[in-house]
Amino acid sequence: VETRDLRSLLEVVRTGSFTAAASHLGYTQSAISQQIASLEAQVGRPLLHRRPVRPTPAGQRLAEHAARILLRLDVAQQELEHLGRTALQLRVAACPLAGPHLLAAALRDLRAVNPALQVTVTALSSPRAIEALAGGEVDLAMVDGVTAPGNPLELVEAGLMRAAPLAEISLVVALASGHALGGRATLDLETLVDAPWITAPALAGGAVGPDLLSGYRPSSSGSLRYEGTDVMTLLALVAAGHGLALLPMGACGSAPGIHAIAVGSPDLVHRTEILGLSTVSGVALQLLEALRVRSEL
Amino acid sequence: VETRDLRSLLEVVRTGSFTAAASHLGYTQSAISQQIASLEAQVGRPLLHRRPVRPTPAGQRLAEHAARILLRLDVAQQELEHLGRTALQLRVAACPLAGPHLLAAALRDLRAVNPALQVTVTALSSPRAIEALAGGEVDLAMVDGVTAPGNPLELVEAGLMRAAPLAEISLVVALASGHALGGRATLDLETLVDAPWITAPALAGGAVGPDLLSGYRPSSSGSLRYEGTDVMTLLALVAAGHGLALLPMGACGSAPGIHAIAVGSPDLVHRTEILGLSTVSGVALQLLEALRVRSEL
DNA sequence: ACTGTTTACGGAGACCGTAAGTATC
DNA sequence: GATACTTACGGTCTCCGTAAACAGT
Repeated sequence: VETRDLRSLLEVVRTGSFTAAASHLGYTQSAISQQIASLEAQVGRPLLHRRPVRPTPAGQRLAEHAARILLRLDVAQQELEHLGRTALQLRVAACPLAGPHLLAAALRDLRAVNPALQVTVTALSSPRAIEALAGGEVDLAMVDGVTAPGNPLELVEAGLMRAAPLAEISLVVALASGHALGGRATLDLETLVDAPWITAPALAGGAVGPDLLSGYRPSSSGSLRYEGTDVMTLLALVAAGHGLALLPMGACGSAPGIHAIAVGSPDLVHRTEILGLSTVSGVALQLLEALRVRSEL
Repeated sequence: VETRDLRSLLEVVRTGSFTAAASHLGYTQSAISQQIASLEAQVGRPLLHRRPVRPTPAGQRLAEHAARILLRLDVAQQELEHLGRTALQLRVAACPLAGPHLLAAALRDLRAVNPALQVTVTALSSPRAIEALAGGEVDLAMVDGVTAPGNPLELVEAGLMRAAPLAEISLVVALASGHALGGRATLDLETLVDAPWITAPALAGGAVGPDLLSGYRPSSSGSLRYEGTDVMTLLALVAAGHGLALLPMGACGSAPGIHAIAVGSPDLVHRTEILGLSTVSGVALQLLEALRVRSEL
């Protein structure tokens, strides 16, 4: 089994089409067809249903492994490319909820020392930030998610990248002021499973463990999905009564029409981590250190 | 970059020889040479020093990634092979410190229900148990290691295998009775960094995180290394005054000449987990459940 | 001089593209 | 009948083995 075949399988599963996968990868659809056929011969069972193109259970599982394998391969190649290089440029991916003040302060320190440094900050959701890191588009990525206190995010495989915790902030439920639940001092998420949540996968949704996700972020009826990355927009949706949102304390600020209530149980926090390639060097390393010093975690 | 090249690189790094790697993989050494040359051309830098054959920093890093990639590939293939198969046979790998009474009791339940079941138990160190699982030699693996309470072992990549915690047992330092430290009620590992530890990598050594490993299990002067898997032998070495050993409470039993002292700080435990392929089925699943019920974790 | 890696070269085979075939909507 | 995947077939190029050259020990 070679990586080329895995890449093709993954692309077919993602797009649901041999033709689309072929054009994305620069092959003809005939080549893709042959590669999939070869893979199926090697593992001795069908991997895809045709017409429509959907993965079989075996195909789904293999595609999941393939995604991890190819991600690691990309990371390995990025690491080798940047090995021992001293950067004059720093590209950071940050998700909107990932403690912007922390990043801003650390960057200020860094630019004071090294004024010539070219800095680029990009707003990306956590999953996309990891892909950007693996693709060499950024040097560092700030990622966030919800976990139990003290537990790392379940975002990347152990050892794939270097991760350092930056902050843990307790959670609040944001709801429209005047909401029936507005009087409570704390709220338990268990009682809100069937509430009309606004799911915002680009805002910390990607890092929630599958068990948490299924328990506390149901895609149940009546829920609204916000795919943007702007917190203000999300708050406006909440204020307008479209539903509840789970946010780190402080993200609501003094937004109008919003009331924030602390989460009582379960004991979860919004955690921010910074990720870099394991061979991170130069300026990226300095920023990592600066953030680590500030974070006190 | 294809998996064939990665496999060759890894084997060359492991054996330190093109010739040996070739014979292990069923190639001629010429083929290996060409594959390595191709890889070096692709990444644009040398991966190996020749004569003697040792990895460059880049080669070392790539080999580490390759090991993970190939392990995952093996696991994926095993999963597909066993998908939907109901086993009449159960092969379990267990490390000596991984709660043998738990396994024994669970197996007794299982054989009571299914007397025809063919059971094989193999004693393997945790890293070898994982390889055996990936190679299809066993269906389940009990693994152990030292972590902070409540934290999973850092043995495998997230999502590679299904892991369930079985037990967490506090640690003791085993020393020869009559040892100068024998009077203490508890011991702090920080004060014992330079003590003559007996390192036993096959007995829970593999699962200790690198940071713990470097802090509390130094390969400093005077230390002794036991590569076997038999606890009694290790205890005999301790009793004979060859050094200290870090063990889960209870492993010493009433061994003669041994005195066990609880570890005061840091707050670490000996943790046992059970691993299976993510698609584990049939009898293996039953045993998993039986163990999970008993473990109360 | 011997052991072990690199280079040269040739053949077998993998792999992809073109194009025709086939099944499903 | 159109769209989308499969199969057939041929050319190219990769890849490995044999064998000779080469470099350390």
